[in-house]
Amino acid sequence: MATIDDVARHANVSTATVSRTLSGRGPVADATRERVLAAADALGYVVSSSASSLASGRTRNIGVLVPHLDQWFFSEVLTGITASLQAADYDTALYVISAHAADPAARRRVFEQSLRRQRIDGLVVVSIALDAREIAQVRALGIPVIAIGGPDSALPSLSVDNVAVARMATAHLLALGHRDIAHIGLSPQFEGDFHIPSRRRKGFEAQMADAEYPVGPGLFEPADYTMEGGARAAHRLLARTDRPTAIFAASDEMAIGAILAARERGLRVPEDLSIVGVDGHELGEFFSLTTVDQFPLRQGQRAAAAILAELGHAPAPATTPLDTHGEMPFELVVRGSTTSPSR
Amino acid sequence: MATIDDVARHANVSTATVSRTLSGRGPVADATRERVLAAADALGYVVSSSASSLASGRTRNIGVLVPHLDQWFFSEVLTGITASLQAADYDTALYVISAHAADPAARRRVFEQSLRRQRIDGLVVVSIALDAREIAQVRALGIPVIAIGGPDSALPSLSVDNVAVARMATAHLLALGHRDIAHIGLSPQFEGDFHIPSRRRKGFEAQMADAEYPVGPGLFEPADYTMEGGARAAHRLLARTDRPTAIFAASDEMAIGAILAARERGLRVPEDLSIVGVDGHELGEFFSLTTVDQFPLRQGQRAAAAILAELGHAPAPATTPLDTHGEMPFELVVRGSTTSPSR
DNA sequence: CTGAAAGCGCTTACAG
DNA sequence: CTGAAAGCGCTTACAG
Repeated sequence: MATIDDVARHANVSTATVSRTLSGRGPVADATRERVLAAADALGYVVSSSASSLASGRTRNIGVLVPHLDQWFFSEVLTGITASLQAADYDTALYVISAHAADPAARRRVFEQSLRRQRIDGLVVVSIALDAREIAQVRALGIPVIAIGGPDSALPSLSVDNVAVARMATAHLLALGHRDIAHIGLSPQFEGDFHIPSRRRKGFEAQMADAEYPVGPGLFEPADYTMEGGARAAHRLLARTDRPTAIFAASDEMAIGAILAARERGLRVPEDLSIVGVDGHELGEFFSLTTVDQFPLRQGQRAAAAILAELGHAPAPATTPLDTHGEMPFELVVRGSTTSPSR
Repeated sequence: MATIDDVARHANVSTATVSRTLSGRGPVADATRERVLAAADALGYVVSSSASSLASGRTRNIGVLVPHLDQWFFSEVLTGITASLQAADYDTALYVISAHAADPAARRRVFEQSLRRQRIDGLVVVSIALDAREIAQVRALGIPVIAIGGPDSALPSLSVDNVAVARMATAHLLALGHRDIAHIGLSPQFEGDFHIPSRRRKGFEAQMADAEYPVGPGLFEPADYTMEGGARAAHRLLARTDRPTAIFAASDEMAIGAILAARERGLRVPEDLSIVGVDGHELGEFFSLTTVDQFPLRQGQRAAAAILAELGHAPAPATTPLDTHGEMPFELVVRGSTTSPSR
């Protein structure tokens, strides 16, 4: 591989000038620039990231912490992040960290070792509730950090207002005339690792209370955010003699599971059962699912943009200062899975 | 951040000794080791990756090239890769590269710039058909490379035998007595970027030919590997007056789409229509889908292990030498979506 | 605008 | 087993 010395020799300049030309930092005469560029091109020179990082303190690499890869929301957010980073010529370092309970040692190693190797210039934490010690460790990194899925995170964050999201979904069902509305949310056992689900549940209950239809007992069913889990939870709800006329599921995947469960029981959606989800899942249209879209791709892009802005790149989006909690847009998308109750 | 000098001073040794102790390369007296470890621990020292990489030529970072993140197979493979890498204390550099047609410039930049910055020690290419130039560029990197999804790749690869996979699925349907079997595969427009689908189609046709039931015209329907696409393709097939009694879909997601399409049309699965997929999708059980499981998680783990072995780590799995094409296991999982034809 | 030179923080022959 | 020292390939004040 050609080094900067090769290019310098080839172009008859010092390595300092090559560096200035290629990085765009510092003045270079036009004629010189041309020569350097030509030389670099001829030799197929690409700067060595470790040498550059060591000398400059910048890695052009951003870390991303995700809890899973196999849920649509995460893959979508991650896609948004990498796309934006790639466009800015930054690389992505992917860290999949397990839940606290699953493999504590592995999780600890990420915070104590991996992230501390000065391999990254910034960090995006996707939908993971860090504990106090982890937050301190992340802060001690001294790099820009943004969490997706706050805002009760102690870190700067970007998130939809999950209480408002849940209120919106619930209000939609209430406006249609539903009273017996059930909610499928996350099992409490996972609450330590994720804070979003409990906020959605809170919003649901608040909206119901506001409408003076307090949630009846047994109208919350825990699930694991999968289609299958959503289906199981829906089966439990629909087996009740006083089954609800509507279900608000905290994710589209669970909502789709609920649709399938209803069909399996011979119930028509939406005539016999209305269902709303949250996310804006790509399968939403296929299942004709009413949902609150939260544009996860854009969340990823915004998070990346915020980090890049903090690092001095790109037009700093004035709306996403890293010292506060950015609110992301969401939107009710009414499709065919909701209507007025028939009884 | 503490540097190696701090540790050396603290432990009263040279930086060389600290380096040897922490890297495990070279002899260190037990007493010395203890002191160094204690000092490193006390100072919270973690080696700087760029300094270490520059000096050693090793990055402890592996690149992964994927075409998408939003398909179950890819997220599963990627999960397997990162898990294995993390366990070996390696980081993952994620590169999502678009199809040739989508954004040629972005794709080119990955091969010409990103991958050439000496940021990675090895590379895993997941299910992407590289063109001749890209293969040359990847080879020129001079690092271990393995492709998942060969074996017609010009790179060392790891893959199930996709012809055999398709034969197995088809043979299962034939053995049940089906003759009118349709296949849902990939639209030819994507063939340049992926080679697996055409091999599955080939296997299907070969098996049918062997059984002397050559595939009828119109019994191939192209789709895009999504549930929705699978459903649309199935609708086209099932609208025919001489509709097939069985469908072999080249992926579980498409197969699930086909199941849903059949249900929508009032057809019972499997009584009126048998369906087989490929993958081993997590939703397979939920939909009671018969499939050929190809254990994508394991494929990812194996690919990572192969790279690590090449880099001198871990028990080199004798079965996956990087100079050849590793065959991965697959297995027919019979569930409730297949049975004998009723007519 | 350009270059000489120090320095980034490690690793690794080499010598002892 | 250990240390002194060169060197990895850049970047960046500093001086001119």
